[in-house]
Amino acid sequence: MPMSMPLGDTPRRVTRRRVATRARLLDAAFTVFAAKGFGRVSIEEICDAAGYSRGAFYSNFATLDELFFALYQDRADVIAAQVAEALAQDGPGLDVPAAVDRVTEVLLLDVDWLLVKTDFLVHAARDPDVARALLDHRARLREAVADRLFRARGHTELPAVLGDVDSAAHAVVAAYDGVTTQLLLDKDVEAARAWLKQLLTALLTDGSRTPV
Amino acid sequence: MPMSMPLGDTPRRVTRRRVATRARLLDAAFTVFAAKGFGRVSIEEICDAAGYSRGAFYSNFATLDELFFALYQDRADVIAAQVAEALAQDGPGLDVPAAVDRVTEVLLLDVDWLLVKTDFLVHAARDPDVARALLDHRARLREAVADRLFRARGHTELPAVLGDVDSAAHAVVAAYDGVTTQLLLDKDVEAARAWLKQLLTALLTDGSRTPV
DNA sequence: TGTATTCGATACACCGATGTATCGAAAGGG
DNA sequence: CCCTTTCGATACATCGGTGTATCGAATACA
Repeated sequence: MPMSMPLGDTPRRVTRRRVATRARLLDAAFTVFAAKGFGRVSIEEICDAAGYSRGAFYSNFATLDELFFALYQDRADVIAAQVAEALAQDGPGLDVPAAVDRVTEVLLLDVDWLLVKTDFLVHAARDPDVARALLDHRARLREAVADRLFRARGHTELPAVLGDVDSAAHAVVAAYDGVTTQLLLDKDVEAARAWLKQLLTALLTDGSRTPV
Repeated sequence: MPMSMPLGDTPRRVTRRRVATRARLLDAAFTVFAAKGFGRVSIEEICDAAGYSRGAFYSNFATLDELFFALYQDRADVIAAQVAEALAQDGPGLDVPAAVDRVTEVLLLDVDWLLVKTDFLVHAARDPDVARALLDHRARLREAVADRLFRARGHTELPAVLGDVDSAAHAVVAAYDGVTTQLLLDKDVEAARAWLKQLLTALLTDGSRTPV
């Protein structure tokens, strides 16, 4: 059978070279997507940036969409792990300001990631399958936050307006998204961090407490 | 001089026909952008949807980007006016739940608009000039909210954590953006409205007050 | 109504990007 | 070390979209 690109079924031998090129293609894609936006990038640009020809691309992916999806999955996993780690620290009593600080550092670390993630959002908004992947990622983040808040119940009080721990976690993610939008426009990372800290503090601590 | 498309200088006569075609092109563009995303739309698709040929397009715009920009400006003005109107109602004493209800209805009315607006965000994130336009729109919304809160000072208390009226307005916009993101993924308008109301209430009323 | 001007349809030339087929080179198994 | 399998570079055919030039039709103004 002279089919030259058997992508449908897994090849029997899995080469070391293959995983390396795949990784380099994904890295290059991340850079190029961040710089120009998914909608304005050609397959060839990514291959050039990675130091390959288009043959390498078609040997590893069927379409640009497929590469984009794989790229998002990889990076989202890393972020989720980082957030979980940032929340795992200190004991059962939740030190809200400290935890907020750590999470904020992780979430607003890399503007390029926010750019790519927003491209992916736009993409997902028109494709239910892709949307599912993004919703999964958000759910993972939310659960990490909710778990942490749940462990802290009894030690630290939440404002009553938010209701349960789950709503509070939802609110944290929403605040993150809101600050992200502003950051993408003014590119002021430090301002965004300060602002996200303030927002999260306002959401997670009782309003009757005085700030600062 | 046989230049056939004098777009640089304003034509001496301004035809009625021209404004009609321009409007129809913008309307069609809105529909097509919402359905497929800015990055996946060709000039020809828009002309087809509007019932024109590409000649009409090039007679009115120089590039797709230019049309997109004009489209955003038009619609953003409408939204800003609607929000201002929703906030203008009832007297100096601010009825937070009622105002929140009205604003929420306006802001989360049209999912297509949210889709296009997010496309525009992604676009603006890579072009400072475009970003300025979007920041202007956001500033207009913020000011409308801040004005309203300012008029209500003394009558209604804000939670201390948010600080001044301006921070509170900032928080309102951030909450809007956050809820928008979720809505684009799950397409559940009613859930988004309920959730935005809850978030805004949590942000704008003192946490010591009990809800509902 | 006549006429100068503007508007938009059509046709054409032109990339740029895509996907496939082919083949030499690299890599792993024996 | 040989030989089989896989990987990725190159070449090719093709297609869709772009931008411009041209020209008839529509429109405003006198």
